[in-house]
Amino acid sequence: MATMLDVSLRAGVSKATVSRVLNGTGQVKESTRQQVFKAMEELGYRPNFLARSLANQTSNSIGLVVSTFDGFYFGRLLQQASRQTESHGKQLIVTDGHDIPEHEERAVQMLDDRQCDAIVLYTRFMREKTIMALIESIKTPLVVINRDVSLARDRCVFFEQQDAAFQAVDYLITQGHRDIACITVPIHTPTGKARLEGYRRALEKHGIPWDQARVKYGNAEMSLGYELCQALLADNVRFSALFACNDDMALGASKALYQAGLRIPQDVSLFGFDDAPSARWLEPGLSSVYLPIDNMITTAIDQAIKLAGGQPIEAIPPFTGTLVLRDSVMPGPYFQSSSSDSSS
Amino acid sequence: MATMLDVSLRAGVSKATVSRVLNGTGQVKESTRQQVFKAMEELGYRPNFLARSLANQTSNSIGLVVSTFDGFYFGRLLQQASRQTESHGKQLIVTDGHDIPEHEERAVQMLDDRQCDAIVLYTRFMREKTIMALIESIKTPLVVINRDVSLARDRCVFFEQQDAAFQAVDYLITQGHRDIACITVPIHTPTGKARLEGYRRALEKHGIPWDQARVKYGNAEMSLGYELCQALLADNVRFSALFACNDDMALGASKALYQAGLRIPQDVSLFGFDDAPSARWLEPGLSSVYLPIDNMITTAIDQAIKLAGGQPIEAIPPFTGTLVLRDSVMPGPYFQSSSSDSSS
DNA sequence: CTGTTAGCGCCTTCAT
DNA sequence: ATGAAGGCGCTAACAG
Repeated sequence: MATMLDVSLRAGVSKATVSRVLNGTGQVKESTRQQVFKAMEELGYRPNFLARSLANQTSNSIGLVVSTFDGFYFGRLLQQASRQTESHGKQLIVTDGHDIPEHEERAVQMLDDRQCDAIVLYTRFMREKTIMALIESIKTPLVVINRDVSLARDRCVFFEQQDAAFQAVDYLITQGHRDIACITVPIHTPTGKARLEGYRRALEKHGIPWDQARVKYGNAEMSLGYELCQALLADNVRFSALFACNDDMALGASKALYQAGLRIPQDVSLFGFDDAPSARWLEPGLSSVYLPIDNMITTAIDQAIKLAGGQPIEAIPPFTGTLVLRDSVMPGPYFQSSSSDSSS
Repeated sequence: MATMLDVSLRAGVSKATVSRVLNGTGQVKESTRQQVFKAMEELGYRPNFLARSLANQTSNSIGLVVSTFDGFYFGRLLQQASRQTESHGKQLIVTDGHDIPEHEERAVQMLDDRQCDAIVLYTRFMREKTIMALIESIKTPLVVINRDVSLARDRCVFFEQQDAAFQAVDYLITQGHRDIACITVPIHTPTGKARLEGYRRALEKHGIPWDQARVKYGNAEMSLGYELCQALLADNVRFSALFACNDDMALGASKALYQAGLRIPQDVSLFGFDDAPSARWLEPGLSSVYLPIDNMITTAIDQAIKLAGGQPIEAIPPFTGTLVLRDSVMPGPYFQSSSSDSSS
């Protein structure tokens, strides 16, 4: 591998000069400049990244650690993150935290060690305290995505999950459903809690009593959606609508419903969450809530880059979800064509 | 950030000694060893990764560039790659090639510059010639996944795509289907070509003439599966079975069939490819071909690590797909209960 | 066992 | 406009 010294010798100049033409810093006579370029060409010279980063104390890259690589959601996130980072002329380094806080923590540190200019962290289970400790223990600026850490509000980019869930269930209710079951995503995460809370608040708003039997605690996977829906059925709990806290589980649930001879939406209405790509192609099309994940990650990257550049930042307002209505919901038993809409 | 010098001063030893305890190399008296540890603790010392890599000429990490981050397929790939890499005590650095050969090429070079110990490349569109040139132009060993580059056979890890597709269509035929339509994935990729060729060969084996009207060229997306299936219907081509070259398009197609009032599998049988997680939860369950992607990437990483360690490697036999039969296929019009199976 | 010294490849004052 | 020299933080002989 040709080094800068090789180039300088070949071009008959000093390393300093080569460095100058390489970085476009300082003044270099056009003619010598050309010689240097020529020498670089001939030697197939490519600067050593590590050496450069070491000297500069920056690697011109931003790090991203996600809780997992799996699922359409993260695929989209990564893809957009990559684009956005590159549009800033930086490189994205991504790492899988395996959904384990300790692992995510190590991943962040490793990115810190690699001299990333900034780090973006997506975590589901890490505690706020740990996040704060992390922010303080590393030298690289950190922005947290999908979490609202109150002590570092301006480092956070997140969705209004609770409100989105609320909207979905509220919609179900205004469509005449009162017996609404719910299958949650992991309830030990802020996201899981928030979605369930949105469900609860919607019921509350309409004076529908909470029925513990109607909520089943899931983990986000299709298979669990299936099992929990079966459990609901086996328990004989009555519901005219089912709110699944993500589309994957909604799909699993739909299978259980089908096998029980229940039709969607005639017998039970189904509402998902995330608006997976498949939602619109299922039969019937799955109503779901869309989360502007692309916007969110783009914003997070921008924020990270500002931080990296030492620019002033301000808190990002939460992103909001929107309902995507398709065909998996039908007016329920309590539907009133022109309900006097008890708009609170 | 505390440096090694700080630690050495605090511990009253030299940098060399600190380096020794850090790497467990050479002999160090237990007592001084403890002092050094203590000093590191107190200073919250963390070795500078770049400096270390620069001195070592290795970053103890392996690079992976995928054609895109999107889709369940790559999610799974990345996840497994990450696990496997870490099980070898190395770090995985992944990069999105945006499905653009030039981009993928740059990504590989960038990983090369970063002193990765080895690089794994997943590309759909890059030409073999370019791949070969790349292998020769970089200093890091490269292993290619999902492609069979004959000039570098021992660097390749791939599936027997054609055979898998053949199996699927052959199965359809033995089930009594002769009018089988096909929706392809991008035909300019080896994968796309191979799957279509598998389809062709299966027809050929059974003496079914090729009918150009029955094959539609797709791009892998759900929406195109939908559109192409609609086109098939609009063109009035007759088919009792549809072979979609991936599950996403199969899903899109199923929507088109449904809207046309055609039932799966009663009116048309459907076969997918990839065995997406959703396949088994759809209604009816989608028959598909499973590709042992986890094994493949695991093997690729292992191969990469051997290469990195200068160990001898041998060519990896191609992986084979297996049919996963669910409920989307029914016996077709030519079905014979105990066909004299013209086993070739 | 431990310290000294010389790099790894590049950048950056400071002179000239 | 260019060169010399020192430094980024760590590793690796080579002496003691």
